[in-house]
Amino acid sequence: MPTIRDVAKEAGVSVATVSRVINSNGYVNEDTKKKVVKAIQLLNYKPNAVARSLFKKQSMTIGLIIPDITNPFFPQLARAVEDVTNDKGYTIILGNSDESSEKEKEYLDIFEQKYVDGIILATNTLTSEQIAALEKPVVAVDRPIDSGIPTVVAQHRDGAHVAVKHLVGIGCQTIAHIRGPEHVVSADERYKGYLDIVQNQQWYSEQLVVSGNYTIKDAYKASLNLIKERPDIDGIFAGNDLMAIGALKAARELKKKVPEELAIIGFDGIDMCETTYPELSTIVQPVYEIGVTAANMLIDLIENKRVNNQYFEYPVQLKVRNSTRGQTPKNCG
Amino acid sequence: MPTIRDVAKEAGVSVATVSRVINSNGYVNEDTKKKVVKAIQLLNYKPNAVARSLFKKQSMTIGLIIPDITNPFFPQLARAVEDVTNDKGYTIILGNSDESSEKEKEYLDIFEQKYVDGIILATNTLTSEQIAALEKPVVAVDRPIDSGIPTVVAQHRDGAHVAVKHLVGIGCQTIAHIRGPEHVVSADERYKGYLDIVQNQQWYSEQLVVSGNYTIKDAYKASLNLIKERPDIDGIFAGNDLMAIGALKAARELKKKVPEELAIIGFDGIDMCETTYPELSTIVQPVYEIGVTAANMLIDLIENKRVNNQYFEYPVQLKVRNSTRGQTPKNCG
DNA sequence: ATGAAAGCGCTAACAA
DNA sequence: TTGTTAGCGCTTTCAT
Repeated sequence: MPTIRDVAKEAGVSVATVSRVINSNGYVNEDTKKKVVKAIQLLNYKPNAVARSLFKKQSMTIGLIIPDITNPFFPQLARAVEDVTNDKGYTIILGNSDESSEKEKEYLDIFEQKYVDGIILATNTLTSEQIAALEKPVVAVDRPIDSGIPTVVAQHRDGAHVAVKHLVGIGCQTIAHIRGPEHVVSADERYKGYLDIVQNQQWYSEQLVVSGNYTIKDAYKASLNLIKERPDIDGIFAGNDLMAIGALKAARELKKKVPEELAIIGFDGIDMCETTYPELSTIVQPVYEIGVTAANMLIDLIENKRVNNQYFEYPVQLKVRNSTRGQTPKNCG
Repeated sequence: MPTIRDVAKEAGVSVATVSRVINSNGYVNEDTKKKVVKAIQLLNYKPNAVARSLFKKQSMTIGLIIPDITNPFFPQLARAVEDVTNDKGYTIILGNSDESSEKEKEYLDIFEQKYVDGIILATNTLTSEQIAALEKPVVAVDRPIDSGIPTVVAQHRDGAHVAVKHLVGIGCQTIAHIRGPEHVVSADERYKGYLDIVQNQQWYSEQLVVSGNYTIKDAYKASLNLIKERPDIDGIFAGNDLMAIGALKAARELKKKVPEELAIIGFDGIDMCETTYPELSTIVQPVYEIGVTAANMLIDLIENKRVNNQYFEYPVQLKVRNSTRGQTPKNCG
């Protein structure tokens, strides 16, 4: 790989001049500029990003930490982040944390050492002190960390209200909740939202809430028990779509008709909802938009632009499909 | 952030000595070592990876280019790559190419400029010359590029044989194929595998092959037409699972019973197969393993270890589910 | 308008 | 065993 010196020699100018033209920076005569450009093309010169980073203390890369790219919610988010940052010349380093604060810390260290310019974080385990110590822009997505940190999330709690009210609206009398992992903010919020609506109903009991760990499998098992123990349940609000799918599976196995005997609704709006049978009603989060907003905000922060609003809470949307309504002859979905 | 000089000063030694202890490199007295370690801890010093990269011409990062992380096949792959590389101290830069050679080239340039140590590529559009020009280890996954390039793939063609034979085996008389995009090697191979089995059958006609672009939507539309025009079709081999899901949808809409009147089988083995109704039979690729193997190979290449076998072709596995067999009373799936 | 040179933080000869 | 120093490739003052 040719260096800036090679280009300078080839063009018969100094490295400073070459630097000026590649950065469109400072005065440089039209003719010399042409010479330099020609030399650059001749040698197929590309500036060394590492050397540049060392000097500038920035790398044009942003770090993205998510729990697990394998969880269907996150690829969309990652894609959004990549799309907008890439557009502005940034490149992204991806880290799966598995919700482990160890791993997260490791990544943060690496990000620091690599002069990453900013970080997007979907996590709970980090404290705001740790984040402040980074001295870099950070935006939290999906799960708020601390009011001091720029954040983009969905209205988890409100979404839960909508979901549960929808179940009530279609006539459910006993509504259970399969909740996500403890201490995961989104799961807690959705659970609270459920409680807001049901806890004063006389049919409500703590027995109606089980844990599904945000996974199909755990939710499947939990649902099996739940439905057996409380055959009167006629509605389930699952904390995410994967768990709703697990519940669907359990219902099928126990010959509970969905939605006639048991209505099920999820949360997130992942693609799988449209491929289950019956198709799954859900509360759709604007994942891609969340990612876009977070990425844009981060870049503004990095580039020291004014960021008026540092907290975005996106409304969610009820999407009714067949898991919460009778089959209509045509136009299903 | 403290630098190596700060540590040296704090410990009362030279930067070289500090360098020696952080790299466990060269002789250093136990006592001085202790002093240095202490200073490092005191200052919470972390070596600057950028400066190090500049000198060493390597960055401990590897580039991963895939078509689209949003396609459910790739998160698994990405996860595998991340898991093994991260374990060895590497970090990954993710790029979505959307099958565009433009974008791919941009990423390669960036990778070059950032001293990325090696690259894993799932692509078709790049030529082996472009890759050779990189002068870095590259391994191709999912889609072979050129026999000169280290490669890890699944047995696409063989898998297609298995799929089609399975359909024949359960009694299908007229088997259609929904193929993936032209010029995408995996799609071409699977198509060829289909042809291998059926082209000498008297019922075979080119009409039985339609394009589904590896997406649910396109496959859904294509299937709608296909089934209407050729109601005699009783088996569909889809080039991937997403397209099989599209076909499933079309079948349901046209009131074709799956599998009784129409058996459907996909390819890949993505999670969604288990959440459709009926559950989808498929040819399972060992995606995660493919990623692991590719990543290990890449690292060996980077570290100049001997790599005996540079071409891995993973066998695939028929997974029979209800989309190609009658419902059995219990133990379905 | 252009060039010389210092320095970003680190590593590795080479000296001592 | 330890220190001095050149240099990785670039940017940016400061001269000219």
